[in-house]
Amino acid sequence: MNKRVRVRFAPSPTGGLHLGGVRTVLYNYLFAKQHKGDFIVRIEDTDQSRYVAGAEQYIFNCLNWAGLVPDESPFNAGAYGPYRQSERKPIYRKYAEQLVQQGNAYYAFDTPEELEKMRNDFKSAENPSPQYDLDLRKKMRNSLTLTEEEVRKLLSENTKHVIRIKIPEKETISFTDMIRGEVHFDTSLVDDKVLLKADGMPTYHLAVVVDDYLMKITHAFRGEEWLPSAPVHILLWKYLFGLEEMPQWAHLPLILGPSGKLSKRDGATYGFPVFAMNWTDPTTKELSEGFKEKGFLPEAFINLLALLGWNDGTEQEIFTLEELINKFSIERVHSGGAKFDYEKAKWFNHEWIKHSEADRLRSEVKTLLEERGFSVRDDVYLEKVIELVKERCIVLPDFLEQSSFFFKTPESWDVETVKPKWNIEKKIFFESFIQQLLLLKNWNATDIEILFKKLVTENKIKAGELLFPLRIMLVGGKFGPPVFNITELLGKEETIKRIKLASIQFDS
RNA sequence: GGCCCGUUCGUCUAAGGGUUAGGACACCACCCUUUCACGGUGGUGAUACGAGUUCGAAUCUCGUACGGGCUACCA
Repeated sequence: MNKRVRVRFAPSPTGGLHLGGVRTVLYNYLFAKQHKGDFIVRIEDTDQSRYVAGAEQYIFNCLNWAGLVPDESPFNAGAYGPYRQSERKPIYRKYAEQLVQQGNAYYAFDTPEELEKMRNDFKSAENPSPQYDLDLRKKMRNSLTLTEEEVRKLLSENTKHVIRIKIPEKETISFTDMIRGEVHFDTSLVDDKVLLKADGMPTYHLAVVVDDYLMKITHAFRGEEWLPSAPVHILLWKYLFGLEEMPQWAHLPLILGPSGKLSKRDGATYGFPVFAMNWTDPTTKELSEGFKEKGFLPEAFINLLALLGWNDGTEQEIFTLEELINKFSIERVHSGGAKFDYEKAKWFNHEWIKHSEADRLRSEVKTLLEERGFSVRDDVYLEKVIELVKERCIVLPDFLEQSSFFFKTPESWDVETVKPKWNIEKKIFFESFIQQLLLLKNWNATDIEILFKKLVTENKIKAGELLFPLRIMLVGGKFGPPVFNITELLGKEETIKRIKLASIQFDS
């Protein structure tokens, strides 16, 4: 049997796209591409009360930034669409009713209040959260306890009701997880999950099974938090479509924060991004900065995420998307959760910046500079600057501090550092240095340095005493790449101009 | 509480019965560098605990502890 690989990612437009979500997409994507299959995105908006307008587009923007574009647009119904669950409502009803007909599901007429009462009444120290299970369902109002006539009457009166799966009494459900191997569940401990809600929308449980079947999904990867509800999904496959048709499951380990499952709160508390891109909480209006806006390269973001729970068995840590597609293997994914380490994340980004060609970084850096009012006219010049400073930039905004002086003459200088040691000899030195520079034929770092060193020797002053002031003259402070490289890029005119301007400051 | 999953340096991890338990981040020291970085060399640092199987266990089995997840008409 040569099945075509189709994997799907199913984000819910109720919150931002966080680390765990992107990694799930990434593994889906890598697996699909590796097997020359399709990667599709299905949108889970079954809970209309938590639905956030615009979130779908946000998620898609994140995927686009990260380079993980689905093969079928989730917004236009293709052969297997629509992909938005709210647009598939009638489909779910049909299958839910089928389950009732087959005796695998039943109508339940309990109101939310009644359910709450039940949970309170049966709550005990040993059982803090009573389940709607094979014992309790006998005590509730549903098509199992009511007479056929009563049920018909309630239905004809349009009484609010849900459809629940009827979990079999004593059965062991087993399946093979691609990461964990055989997993077993005892049905006597699983509750009768709601499949179709009172508003006619499906729950995740029904939707995921029906959609995976109709969309011909062959492999389903999701977070480990779904493992406990896997038996419900297995049962639904068995009742509806047959186990042979069921996709292979892989439950991915969780990405942990400093304490437990990584949450939005962790980002705020510990000062690192948890979302791919900026996300504003719709209720609190609180903005969470994304990896993109923080200045991460998408290549680095993908790279660090891929390595959080997987490695290829070698000591290689830096991978391109292309390499990941070739080398990824679901069998090598860890079963244990991984704690996110922001320091290591920054290291990945630093590596990617260092190893990127200047023209790869050009437009990002240009935008950054222009946003701050620096005008960048010459792309060749900009690339030279990037090449010179990139190894000291960990995140993109670092380019601002490291390179802005290449585009604007400093307005102030670190006078305090220079002034105490500033004297007439030094003043004279720089005056003759300017004279020599004017005569210099080849304007490059090496020749300027030779000239400088020669002059230093002639004047019998220590080089260090002069190198430091020169740096501050050129950039304004104690930072930046090697001084003579700066002079080379700045050019003769600008270099001399800055030395003159700064000297005046030091004199006063 | 019940069920499920997990446990190798502080963190991410390698090692699939025999290794001085390897690498990376972080940290420390030194070298390079008359700034800051990059780079180089070295260092501190781990198999949760207890039994069992075995000539031999991080590795297989069981128990304990700890961590995490789930236990909604959320996903």
